[in-house]
Amino acid sequence: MAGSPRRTGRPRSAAADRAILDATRSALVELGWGRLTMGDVAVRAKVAKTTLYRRWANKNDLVVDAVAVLFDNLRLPDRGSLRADVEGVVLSFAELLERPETKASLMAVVAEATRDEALRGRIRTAIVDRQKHLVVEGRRRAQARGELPADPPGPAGAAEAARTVDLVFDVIAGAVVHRCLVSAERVTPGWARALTTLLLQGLAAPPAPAGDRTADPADPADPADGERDQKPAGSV
Amino acid sequence: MAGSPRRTGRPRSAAADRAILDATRSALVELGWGRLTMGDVAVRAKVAKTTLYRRWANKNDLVVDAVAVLFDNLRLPDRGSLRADVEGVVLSFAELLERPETKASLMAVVAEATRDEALRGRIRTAIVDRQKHLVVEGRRRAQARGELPADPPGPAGAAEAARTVDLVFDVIAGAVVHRCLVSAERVTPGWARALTTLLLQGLAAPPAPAGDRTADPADPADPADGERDQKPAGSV
Amino acid sequence: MAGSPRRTGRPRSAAADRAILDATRSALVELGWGRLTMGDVAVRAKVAKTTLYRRWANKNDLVVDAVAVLFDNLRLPDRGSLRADVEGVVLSFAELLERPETKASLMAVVAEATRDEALRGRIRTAIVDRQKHLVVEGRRRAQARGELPADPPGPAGAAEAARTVDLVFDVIAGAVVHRCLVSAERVTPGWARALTTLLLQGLAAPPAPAGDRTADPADPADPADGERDQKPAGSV
Amino acid sequence: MAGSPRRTGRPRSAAADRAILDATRSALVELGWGRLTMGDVAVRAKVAKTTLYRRWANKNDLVVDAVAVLFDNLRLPDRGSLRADVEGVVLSFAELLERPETKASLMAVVAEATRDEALRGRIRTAIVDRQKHLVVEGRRRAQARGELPADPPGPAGAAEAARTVDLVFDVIAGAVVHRCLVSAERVTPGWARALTTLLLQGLAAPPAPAGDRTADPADPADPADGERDQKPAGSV
DNA sequence: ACTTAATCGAGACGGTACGTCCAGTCTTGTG
DNA sequence: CACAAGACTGGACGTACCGTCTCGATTAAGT
Repeated sequence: MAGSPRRTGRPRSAAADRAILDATRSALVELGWGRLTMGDVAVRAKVAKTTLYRRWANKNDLVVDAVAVLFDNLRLPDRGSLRADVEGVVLSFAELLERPETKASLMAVVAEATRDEALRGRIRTAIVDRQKHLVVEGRRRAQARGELPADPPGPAGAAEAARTVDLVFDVIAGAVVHRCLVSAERVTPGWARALTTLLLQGLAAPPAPAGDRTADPADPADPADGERDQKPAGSV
Repeated sequence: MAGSPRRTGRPRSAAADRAILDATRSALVELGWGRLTMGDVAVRAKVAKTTLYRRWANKNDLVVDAVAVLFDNLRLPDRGSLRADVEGVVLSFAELLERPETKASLMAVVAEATRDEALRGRIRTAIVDRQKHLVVEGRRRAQARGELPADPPGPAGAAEAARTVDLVFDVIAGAVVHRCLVSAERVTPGWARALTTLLLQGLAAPPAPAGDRTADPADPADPADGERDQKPAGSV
Repeated sequence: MAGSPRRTGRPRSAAADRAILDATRSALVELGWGRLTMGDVAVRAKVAKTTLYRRWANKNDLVVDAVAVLFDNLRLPDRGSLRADVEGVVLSFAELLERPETKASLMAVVAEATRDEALRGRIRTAIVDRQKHLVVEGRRRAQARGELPADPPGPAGAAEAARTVDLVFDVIAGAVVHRCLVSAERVTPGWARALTTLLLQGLAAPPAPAGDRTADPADPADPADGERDQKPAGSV
Repeated sequence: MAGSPRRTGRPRSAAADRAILDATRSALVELGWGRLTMGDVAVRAKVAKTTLYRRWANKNDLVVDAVAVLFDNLRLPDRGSLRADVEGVVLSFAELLERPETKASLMAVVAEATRDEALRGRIRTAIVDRQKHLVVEGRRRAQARGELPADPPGPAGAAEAARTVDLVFDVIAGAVVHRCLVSAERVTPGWARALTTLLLQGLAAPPAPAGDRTADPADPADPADGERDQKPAGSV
């Protein structure tokens, strides 16, 4: 099992780690990703630049680590209903994105990642998977409450469940990110409610008149339409 | 009126403008935003660096301009039905986002914009508004087809229409961007269809208010709720 | 004889010429050679940069011309005796060198000339020859007064006269320039008198070879000495 | 006391210093002051441009330092007589001035100094004082040999000695510099001998009616005056 | 009066160097 | 060994000037 990879010599200072990450975040808030410099972080952390590079291979890695912890705060307290859970997660995600350090760095990291496979991996594990887990958790909980039907059995069912999770994740996270960072508008409780409504209603199981490739729910001529909406089917 | 803004002196070369923007895009593809340098662009465009700086104040401005035209290609051909139009725009937007120059630059520009009000303005007019127009257009067309109800009359109706457009825009664009750039997965026709279904169904008029077991937490009994910025569903 | 090289078309503005040279000198005073820019001169002269380059090929040529006229003011009024003439020229040359535009430019032009044969030529005709003429003139005048013996006849005599003129010129001009610009000290009347004394006495025919108490190191016993390009004293 | 001015961190490379100064001198020879660029010097010295700017604030300071050491080679070996010493120093100074690096830079530095008090100081200590010391030394030696009278006692004597040194210095250095750089002609042994003769003879104590503060030979009341002029002596 | 041709102001253009800044590495001495 | 300090390479940044080049708009001088 390898054991500790290094045992002799002076151990690394844990205080330094914290100071560096704090300094990185505060620099991020004040300067943004582009203006943030390693030298400045070192000064803020009262640490030599060498110490930074001894722990992180480069600026990207440091900043990603510094940012990742922000996403640790994403929790999904049980608010009692699926709708409350979704609205809650939308609002708390928006709140996170509106913090200047997140705003300044998330897109920058993503941009950097378009050229850097390793960085893409870090983002996936540190951010994406962590968020996606919330969707999985929320769905599981709604199924337990009976708000959503259980997953169909078998590998096909699991695959579809995964697809649904991915879609929901991209819709929620995408809409929130887009509104905050691209459209540059606030996420109000009203907007969160509207998004949630759209989502829950959109996920309701279609009546699926057989033969329709994926059913066009907008077809006003379809008499089954009314029924399908009754069927509270939806799934997340 | 107005008159030509500049009349004396040697006029700027239009050919240089084109060469510079082309060079910028090709450099963007090969190098990405971070590695792109002004000097390199100048060499590619066979132009002096001075000439770049005479037209654009800095790298950001140049790249935004170079990228913005990519969004000109977003069109909304009438595909005959709302569903087809939505699916079409999702796919063509995804196709745009998967082109390396777009991928490399969109997020970087957005990131930069978090610190730069002027840049935010440029993005809004050059990219966001241009895309949002598609939503407006598609909605108008669907109303003409009778697929969607007409806007309620009066300023209140217009405001709600605007809110709906914003929401739909953030959901579509956000989901596509998030899947392409953050989740880093392909937008397949199947995914586009699923997203479209979710969207259309989500926007359909809410089902009969009674007997819905999928919990509408927007308690219809709550009078305050009905009043505020509610009413998201049932219109595009 | 060529005739006027150009007759048709709009003639050049003489006012522009004056304005440019004046502007150059004032820029020289304020900025010095190194900081002076063509663009700035053009602005000061309220003239387009093109107009400068239509008249002078480059910065050097312009500045040399602008500076050269300063040396026009060197005159040699007949002060009645050789000594008075020499002191007068020393003082008036010093006065010229202490004017800021001269100070700022003379050495710069000379420095530039070390790499530029054409510039060296311009300096020679515009400055050096003009000054040297003063020495020739003063000498001629002193000869007329009987203060100096006439030139020996024949080409050998003329050559020696030329050598003496050159030496005297380098001593006077060199000493004044060096004191003003390198030693950076003022040329006072006392200093001028001391220099003149040294010069006149130095050029006097060597005293009786015997009994000189301050050692004449030009050992008359040295045969080699008498032969070569000797004979420096006693004539100008 | 003071202690070492700098103790922590990696010490500056002495090798780099040498390489930079050598590179500067060789660039000076090939390109001259005006064409010399910091980037080129850095390349020649195989050093980053940053390293140049860490040691010298700008081009001027670097070149002055690089040039100053050239003047270290000015020595005054005892050649046995005042005349030999003077001739020797004239020739060796001329030799120095005719080296391309000196020629290219001395005047440029002086020119620059007209605008820059600090640079003037550097020139004084690095060049002027060093040369002036030679005059002092030569004079002292000649006094020891009995070729020149000892300094008059008291502060007045010292002041006069200083004035004489300054004058002699300006005459020698000025004449040599002027001939080399302004007149742009060679300093031949013959010219050196002629200059020396002029100087020694010029400095010989005037027939001097005693009691003259510095022997003003121009005193028209001085009966000796008439004679001196008769003596077909001096001339310009 | 009408042509003609060079001038003029304005400012864009290609180049080149400047002096600054940062990333990431290396080299000291101290704990 | 870790660490602080800071020098080091390499390379881009954005600015400033030079000397050239287009423009359109004036001017004389010659017809």
